[in-house]
Amino acid sequence: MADTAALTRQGSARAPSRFVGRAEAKLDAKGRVSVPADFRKAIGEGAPLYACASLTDPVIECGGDDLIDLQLGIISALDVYDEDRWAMEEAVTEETQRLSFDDNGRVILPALLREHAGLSGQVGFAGRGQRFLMAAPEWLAERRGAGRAAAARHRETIKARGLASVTAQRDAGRTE
Amino acid sequence: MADTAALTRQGSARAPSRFVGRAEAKLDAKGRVSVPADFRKAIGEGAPLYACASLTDPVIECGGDDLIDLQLGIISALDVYDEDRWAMEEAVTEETQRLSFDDNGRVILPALLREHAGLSGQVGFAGRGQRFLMAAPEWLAERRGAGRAAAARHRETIKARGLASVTAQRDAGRTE
DNA sequence: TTGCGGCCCATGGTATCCCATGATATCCCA
DNA sequence: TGGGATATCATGGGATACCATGGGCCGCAA
Repeated sequence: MADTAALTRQGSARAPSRFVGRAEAKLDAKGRVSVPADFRKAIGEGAPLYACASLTDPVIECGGDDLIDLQLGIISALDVYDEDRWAMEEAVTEETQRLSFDDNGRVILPALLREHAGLSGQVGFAGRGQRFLMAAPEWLAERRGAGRAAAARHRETIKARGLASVTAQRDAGRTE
Repeated sequence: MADTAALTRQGSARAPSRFVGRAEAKLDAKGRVSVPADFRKAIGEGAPLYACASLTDPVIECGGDDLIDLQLGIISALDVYDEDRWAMEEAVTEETQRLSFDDNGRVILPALLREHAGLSGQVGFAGRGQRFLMAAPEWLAERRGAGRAAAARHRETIKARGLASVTAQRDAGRTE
């Protein structure tokens, strides 16, 4: 939260509608979660949230009304058999739900999505640029660990490409 | 990547997909189903529902008053003989029915449509962007399974494409 | 008549709206 | 530059409106 605010301030100076940073919020007894204010602002005032159960992972892909186009864009860029492609496009459209915010910036997570991501108690948010994820905090933590491990394996390559000090760049607040 | 960006830009420029998400409703003894409120709103207040038995699957294609144009558009884009095209256009035009809502947002499903989709008890709804489907829940579930299976086959590629940017990934992996 | 479409009302459940609270962040001014 | 005033945020809970569903009644047509 403090974390998120800091990252967003840096980011919002440039690109429009970008989701960065991470946060955590509580899933209350009514199935509501308050979406971090930074993400809400990135979506736009008054606009609804589009949420899609990922086809490949126990996470919920979220974004503005361009989320579907984003997802379909990824799929259509794949070189796949027609059958696969149609089935995937249909699944994406069907799994996507339009969620509306209440006056306090919360959305109700339908049971389908909650179960898909195995959510209970706390919900983790993770910025992914054009979209963001909602998932179980443990799942996100695990993935973060995997990312760092992978980076360690490719350390030499990364350094050669000039991304040596990931930390330094990150702290400079650069976004591509 | 460039692909995706381009598609996204186009996407947000054009009208947003109207029908997304899925739902299920009961078919009562009188042959009525209540259409999910989201879909009703997308059709428009007071406007009727147009429904057409699919030419290829045991599903009912539904939409607003632009449904026929939509279907004819798809057909005319096909590379088929004139006779075939003609036959399809006739079938679509002839089979499309205008269903009116009662005061509670329900429509009466004519027996022909009910039988075509093999409906009894529960009716599944599936958003498909410009239109939506009504079908047996099992049929939809199976189709969804195919989508997930396809996604699993292309999992690695999807994930690679799905990364909005190295930067976003890096920021998400931040620890203090 | 019988069957069916249109219209109405009743009900339980759920979403939506509204207000209250405590915590944090932001701002202003001395 | 410190510290208090103010705004914003995340969260809880209550009241209300809306939704999905069941069922009754009436008129029209085969």
